[in-house]
Amino acid sequence: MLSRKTKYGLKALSFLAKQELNRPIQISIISEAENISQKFLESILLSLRKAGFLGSKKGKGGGYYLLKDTKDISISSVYRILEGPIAMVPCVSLNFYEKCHDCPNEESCNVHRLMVQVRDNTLSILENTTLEDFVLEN
Amino acid sequence: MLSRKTKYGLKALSFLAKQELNRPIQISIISEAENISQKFLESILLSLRKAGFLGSKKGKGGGYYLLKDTKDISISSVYRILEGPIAMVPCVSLNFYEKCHDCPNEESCNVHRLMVQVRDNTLSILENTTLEDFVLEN
DNA sequence: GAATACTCTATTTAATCTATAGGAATTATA
DNA sequence: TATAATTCCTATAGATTAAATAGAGTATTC
Repeated sequence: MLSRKTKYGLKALSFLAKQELNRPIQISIISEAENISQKFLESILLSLRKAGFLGSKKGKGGGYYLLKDTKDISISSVYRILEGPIAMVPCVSLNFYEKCHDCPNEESCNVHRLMVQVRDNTLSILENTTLEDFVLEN
Repeated sequence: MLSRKTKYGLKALSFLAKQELNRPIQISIISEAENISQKFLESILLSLRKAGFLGSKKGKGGGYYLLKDTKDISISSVYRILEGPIAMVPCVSLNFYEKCHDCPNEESCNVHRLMVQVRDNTLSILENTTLEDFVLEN
């Protein structure tokens, strides 16, 4: 299940991507437009800024804006920042690998094998979808 | 992320599927072989029995056994019993649909559209993999 | 009737997600 | 320079869920 954090983050990025001009947009504007708790959104945007997706400007007239071209932001990279691993099992994760405590041998684990398949499929979608594709109507 | 419950459930089914004879296997045997807490596994097997995948026999020589042919158990059906929705967002779920509180219009939601894609891909894997495929070596 | 093994309900524990609070730091502008 | 606006940061509360455990109950075999 996708956490609200990730969902809200994607919606916020989407909102910024749809702006005509890439000027700072205030958190309050986004939170109202997308029905997201403002305080919660604050922390999400902060993460996205620290991860290098967003820039920010403080003070009056401040807000958040995209730092990269929408073509250069893949959904998978956002997902990993906000949600964590894309794989359904840690032992299958490329970026957040962890050994299973119950599984002596990954090679021979049926769950492992199936989840590699699922990961590859999901990954190919999330990696090949950019923020540009994401905000396309229709 | 896959819960341990589902992972353990799949491993247990897998273990039963690998038996030469379809005779009752005790919980303790499975829990030891697969390194699963016995009490936890108890409740998982109970769910699988109630869902019609397993039969059980009480008393000495009792245990659990498969009720269906391994060809007739899809991983998706097991997943839905133990884990719940396959979709990453409730508004995209076929079997556990729920409207999003923040989203006035699903048609125009970018997250929704993407998650439909992910669901369809994941589903095609889980639906087309049977327990028979699942336990195949290699 | 004693031992075995599943059944059922309840509870505990830990972790995580979601949201909120409040103040510090920074900037624009009047 | 004062004020208002806005992000930045840390802490924490509250709710939910996952994972595991406990223990008594029920059915079966020998």
